[in-house]
Amino acid sequence: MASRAKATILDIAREAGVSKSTVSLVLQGSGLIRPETATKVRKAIEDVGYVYNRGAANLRKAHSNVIGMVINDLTNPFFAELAVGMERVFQAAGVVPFIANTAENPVRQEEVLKSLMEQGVAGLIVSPARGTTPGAFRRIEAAGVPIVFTMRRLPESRIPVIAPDNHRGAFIATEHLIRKGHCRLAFFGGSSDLVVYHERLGGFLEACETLGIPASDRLIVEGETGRKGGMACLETALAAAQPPTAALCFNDAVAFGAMLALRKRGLEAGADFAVVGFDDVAEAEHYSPALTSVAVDTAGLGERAAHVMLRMIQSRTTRAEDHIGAVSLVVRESSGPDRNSQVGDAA
Amino acid sequence: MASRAKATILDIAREAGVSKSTVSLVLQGSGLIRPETATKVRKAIEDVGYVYNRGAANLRKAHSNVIGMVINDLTNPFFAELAVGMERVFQAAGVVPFIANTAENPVRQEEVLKSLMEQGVAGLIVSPARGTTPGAFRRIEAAGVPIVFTMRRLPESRIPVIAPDNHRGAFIATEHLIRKGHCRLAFFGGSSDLVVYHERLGGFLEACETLGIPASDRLIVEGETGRKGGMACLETALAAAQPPTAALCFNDAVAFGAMLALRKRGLEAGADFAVVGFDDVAEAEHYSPALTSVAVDTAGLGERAAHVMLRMIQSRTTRAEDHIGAVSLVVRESSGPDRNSQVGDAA
DNA sequence: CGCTATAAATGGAACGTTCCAATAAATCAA
DNA sequence: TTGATTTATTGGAACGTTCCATTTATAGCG
Repeated sequence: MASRAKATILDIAREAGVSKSTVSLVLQGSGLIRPETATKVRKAIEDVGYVYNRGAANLRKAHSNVIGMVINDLTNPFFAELAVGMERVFQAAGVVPFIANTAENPVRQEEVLKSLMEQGVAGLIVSPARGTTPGAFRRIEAAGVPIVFTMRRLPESRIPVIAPDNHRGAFIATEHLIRKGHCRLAFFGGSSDLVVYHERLGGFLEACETLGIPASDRLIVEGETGRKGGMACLETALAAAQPPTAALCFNDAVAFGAMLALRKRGLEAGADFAVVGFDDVAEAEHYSPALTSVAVDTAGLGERAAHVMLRMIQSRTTRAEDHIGAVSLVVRESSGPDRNSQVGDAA
Repeated sequence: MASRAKATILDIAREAGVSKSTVSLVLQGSGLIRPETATKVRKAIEDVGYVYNRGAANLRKAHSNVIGMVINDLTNPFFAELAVGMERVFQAAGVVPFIANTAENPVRQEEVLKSLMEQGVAGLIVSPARGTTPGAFRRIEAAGVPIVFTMRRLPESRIPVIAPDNHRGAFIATEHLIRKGHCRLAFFGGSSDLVVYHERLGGFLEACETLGIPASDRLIVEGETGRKGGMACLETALAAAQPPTAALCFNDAVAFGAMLALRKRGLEAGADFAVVGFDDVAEAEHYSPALTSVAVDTAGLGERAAHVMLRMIQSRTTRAEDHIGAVSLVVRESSGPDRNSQVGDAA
């Protein structure tokens, strides 16, 4: 059944009674070939079960048609959505995105990048793993392969970044909580080795500053960025002498964790303690109580990143502008007013 | 900054004052070269910022080191977990898995497979998109590239499958519901174009048969396999003349949807209507109420699939045995006893 | 009819590796 | 010393494409 050796362009040429050059031309859809000849060749291709060898072609051609997407945590639905957005535009451009997962591991990331480079990718879209060293992309940059960062940026790097407006998102979310009457606020989860953390925390702090929440009434609890981290943060917060009545969480996963911990204590998010998330993953809407969260248009960011990448490839540059995506607050049930303040309002 | 043309093995040879063959040997870690020479070469490699061209190498070598993972829905956390399991074992074997998403679209799947083949993958692990035609993999099989299906199988195909024991999973879940006193049961979601559907539904029906639930007390509601589908199924079911009191759902997403619809009607899963899911995704445990579900050891199945793939590549065969993974029922809050029957029991 | 202009098809030299066969250098036995 | 053996290194021919420069066939025109 399986033909002995893989069929090549020469086998097709023989089969169709033409030269290899003609076959090559047909393969590329050149208009220089007489339609009948093209048909004949295409038939031969079908007959011998030929599969195009892109590796060989790339040896001559300048650029390949694959771009690599390097993602730090595929199990986070957030990144899956991002990937889906990118795929949409790449597909339309005839580019094939290969996704690789680094599982938040810089060593693994190094391997993955190396592999992708060896494969001759035309570009790289990456959400860098936590703990990536500043020099990790130097070689790739030197090789002239365009890179775009998504969602995360590296401390000192001139690689373009496509990310949501983290600062503003945190600001409006915090503002919302304060307007609801909360005056002892917490920021849950994340840690300072992530640039995103500083952006979001910065927005939180600026809102506090602007709207008159003194430093003594702010509680910052670092922690893991998953559910577990959120649970731990809540425990820590409630153990404080003057516990906060509301928290902005680093992301939705942390928020879910905090809500879970609340329920374990017999408390209800929204009624007893306000929780706001960040990212607005699909799940947020369906949670109970539904989670108030900062929406970042994930798929849109993915599309944007893909577009930027395509433009860089086309203009053979390694430079591009950052793109900061608009954010909006989606208010749901988890961010109720502060109980005491509510009473105060009513009085 | 970026070197003009890409450095090749010849540039290194010149730089190090040796021949290209020597460089090639060093690159492959051959023991035939004098350590000092190797060091010299490695330094040159570093100096010129060389990146290995695997495409060129594959032109001569028999096999590449990349295998493709073709997944039908990356946004389903279930598949992300599966991917993670596979990656673990591939990484250890020095094989690089590239993931591609088909978004449940057979046309997209076709393109993705073509691309992967052109890239010269050593093997393919695929969870076929719904509606895949039986002949979709014929060409790939003919080319002698090993394929393994995961989670889903195609109607008439001899390609090995790695999947959970769907029939048994559905059986024990149904048995559980019947033991809880339910005697009007429903099966929610999925449709008959999926082989998995028949397997799960089959288990459900066999349990009903065995444990004395007559056909008149079974309700089968086909539907989409996401939350939306689950909501619709529940509505349909409750509109029946003799509505069921419990449902086994095609998967957890459907179950979540059903629970959501229950809540919208002011009913509570577990207390008012029993819901059991399938797959036991991470979320099931954290839902409220926590979802009873059939656990399938997702990551384990991924690892198994990867192992089978590696063995096929090594022994250059395209044949392998199916592997049916053990399942177990994880009982949580969503599957309470039937109210009436509970009263009966107490009396 | 011969000549040019156009269209269609072709041969051959790359592209960056691997690997075999061959060479060169060093070591050893007698 | 000479030849045999081992150890390191090397040239060159593939591998399957693309694409430039040619060649060959077809048509157009006076």
